[in-house]
Amino acid sequence: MSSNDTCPVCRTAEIVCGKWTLLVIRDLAEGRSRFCELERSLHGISPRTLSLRLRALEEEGIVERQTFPEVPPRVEYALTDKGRALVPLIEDMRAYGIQWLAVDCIDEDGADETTAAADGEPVAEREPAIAAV
Amino acid sequence: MSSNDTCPVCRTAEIVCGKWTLLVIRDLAEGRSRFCELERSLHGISPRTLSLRLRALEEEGIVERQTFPEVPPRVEYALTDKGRALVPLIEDMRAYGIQWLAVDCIDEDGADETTAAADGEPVAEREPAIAAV
DNA sequence: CGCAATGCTTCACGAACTGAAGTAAGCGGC
DNA sequence: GCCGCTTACTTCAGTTCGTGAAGCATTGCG
Repeated sequence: MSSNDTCPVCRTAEIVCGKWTLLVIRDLAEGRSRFCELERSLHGISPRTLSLRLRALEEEGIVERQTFPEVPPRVEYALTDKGRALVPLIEDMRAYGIQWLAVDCIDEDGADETTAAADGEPVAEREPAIAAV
Repeated sequence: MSSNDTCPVCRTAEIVCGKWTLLVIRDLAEGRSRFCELERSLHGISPRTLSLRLRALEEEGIVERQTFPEVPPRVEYALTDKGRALVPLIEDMRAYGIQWLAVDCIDEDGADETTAAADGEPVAEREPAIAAV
């Protein structure tokens, strides 16, 4: 598309850089599987965007969609191997967030967030894997 | 803003998910430092977007900007520690791209140094269950 | 003087994302 | 029978984001 298509970083970036994509994958990795579960977990996502993301991800072979002909209709989404292979990436992002973006619960004070962390000092040491969200 | 601000994944995602952001960081990590170098390397990026990205990244404390009062005026951008900490993430993306998006890394710009140099952990060449899409 | 180079900014346009609302299909309550 | 509830979406209008072309400011060179 826009940049070098032969570059694996670019190609991964194109998958990953949609606005909610990574978060959808994270939620799927954490066991959420249904549309409305994702919708509630990712609070703020519009159903259109979620629908678009899931469909794109399905087309990429990153998620699998399974419909159950029940009432009310049930649809479950799950990561494929190709999707699960993105989990380390997400864990890296979590580690980065913890190390360099470390704000535990407070963000809406605004203004100063950059000066706090931008001075070149990591805020926490590396925490392994799955944290409670 | 959109989702849970207490989640480190979300906060990292917000930094990383701008359309060219990761690629800008990669180029910076590979040694490119000037506006027009980046502009040419990321062919297809609009100067406005590059300018926006660089400024946002600077405000995040991820890149440092240094101006030289020469003629023509020179400006150099470089990653801070906080920015360099994102390189493993990019390497993960490269590994993912190579494993699952099955295109070899052909960076004709001589960008190959990182693949060679950043090989602290060898990219395991697993068999990607060949996605014939 | 006119042109070139660098590092932007401005502009108009189209693509992407948003929030609210609507749709379909059937179950349970009244 | 009719109403409302649920799920998994789709549609719509509106806002924000990214694009490509062009412009601006500086000043050294021919």
